[in-house]
Amino acid sequence: MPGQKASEEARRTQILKAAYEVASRKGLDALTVRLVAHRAKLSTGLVLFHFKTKDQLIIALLDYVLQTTTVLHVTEDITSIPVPLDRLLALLRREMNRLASEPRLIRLFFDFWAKGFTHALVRTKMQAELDRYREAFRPIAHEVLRAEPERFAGVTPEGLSAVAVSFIKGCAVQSMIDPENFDIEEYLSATNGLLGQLAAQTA
Amino acid sequence: MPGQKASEEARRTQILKAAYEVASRKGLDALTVRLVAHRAKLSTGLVLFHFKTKDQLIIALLDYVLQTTTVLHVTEDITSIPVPLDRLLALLRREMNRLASEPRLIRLFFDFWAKGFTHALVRTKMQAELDRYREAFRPIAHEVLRAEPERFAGVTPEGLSAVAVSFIKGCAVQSMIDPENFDIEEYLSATNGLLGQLAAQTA
DNA sequence: CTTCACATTGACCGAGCGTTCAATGCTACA
DNA sequence: TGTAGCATTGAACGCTCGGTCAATGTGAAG
Repeated sequence: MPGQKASEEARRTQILKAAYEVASRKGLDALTVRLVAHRAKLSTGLVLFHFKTKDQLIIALLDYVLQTTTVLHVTEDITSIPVPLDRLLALLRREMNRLASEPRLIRLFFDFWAKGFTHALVRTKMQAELDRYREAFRPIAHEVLRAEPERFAGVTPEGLSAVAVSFIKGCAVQSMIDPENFDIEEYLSATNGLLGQLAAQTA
Repeated sequence: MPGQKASEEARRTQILKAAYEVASRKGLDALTVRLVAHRAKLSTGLVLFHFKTKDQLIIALLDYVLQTTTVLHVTEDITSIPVPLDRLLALLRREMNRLASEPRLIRLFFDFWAKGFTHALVRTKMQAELDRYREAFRPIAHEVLRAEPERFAGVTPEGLSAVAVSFIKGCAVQSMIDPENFDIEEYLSATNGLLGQLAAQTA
């Protein structure tokens, strides 16, 4: 018996949520139209009625993931930190904590990352996301360098942002494969020791 | 007509090489017994005769990849560098260059990484590899800290090694998705600016 | 040369995949 | 109430996959 109708938008988000549940738990490879339909308690045909193709469903899922969860928010409690380097470190800490606390998200993120190798559109979108993320670090990086120009001689804002992002991604990778032995505080302590020294010496 | 015979060892490496070719180009998902057999110019049955299961083939491929290519070699031209921090930076530079120059390897590496989320044995092996890799950085990290203890107050050798590995993995991730815009020299310059300052101030 | 263990082949199987589509209900509107 | 249009269903199709297996050729031992 064909079920109730629903608005286009409602159905799409319902299906996308189901797709997210499946993909973030079982992996992108295990994402099946049937599995998504079952999770959403719909028929397989309906999923492909709203997303014409499995590929389009995956792209929509990627957009959903990027828009929902991977945006860097520089909140007020961070902008209010006076010393620029402390701001950067606080931002690093929060990002690492956020990623480590959402292993399913990281997992899905890297699944898409791997898929980007084969899938051109996915690659393009991931590149854009990476650029956005790096760009979000730029202002703070710029302030850090401006506060102590002689200490960071030869370091560009772009370079510092890129290093920060690399570091975060590296931590995410590590926490993804070994979430139990991954100690955020040890990382932050080491980073703090390395970067913090620079600030301490200026004061 | 059933073809020529060959020794067990020879056949296994022949198949493994074919598997590596397929997986590193098309991705682990695209790894098919038929594709591997075709690449090795053998029948599909023979692949499963030597590796009883596709899963066992994948595990063997993982071992092959790890043993062949992901070992950290601390060569003499690096150990001969007098200043410990310079040694560490030289090692970082060489590792980043090595990874960036073998995109197919990185790709396969991260494919396995993603698979480790689902596949327990893969995860275990990747964890062990990560530990080995980190451990290889420990001696140099220890020397760096020992050379300037007051500068690196609160930083442990383990922490410094972990940070170094995270940084490398982060760069690898970045270069994987965006190999064209990835500038190793900019990274090294930024890193050098950050870490190098510490050394410069001691001298 | 004969024999025999076994490496090798490729057709075959069942399962699961993405996708299609005729049939079927819902619902807004007349 | 009737009906037109569309959301919804699930069976069906064609395909590829991992895995099996009877048949066949090979090479070493006797």
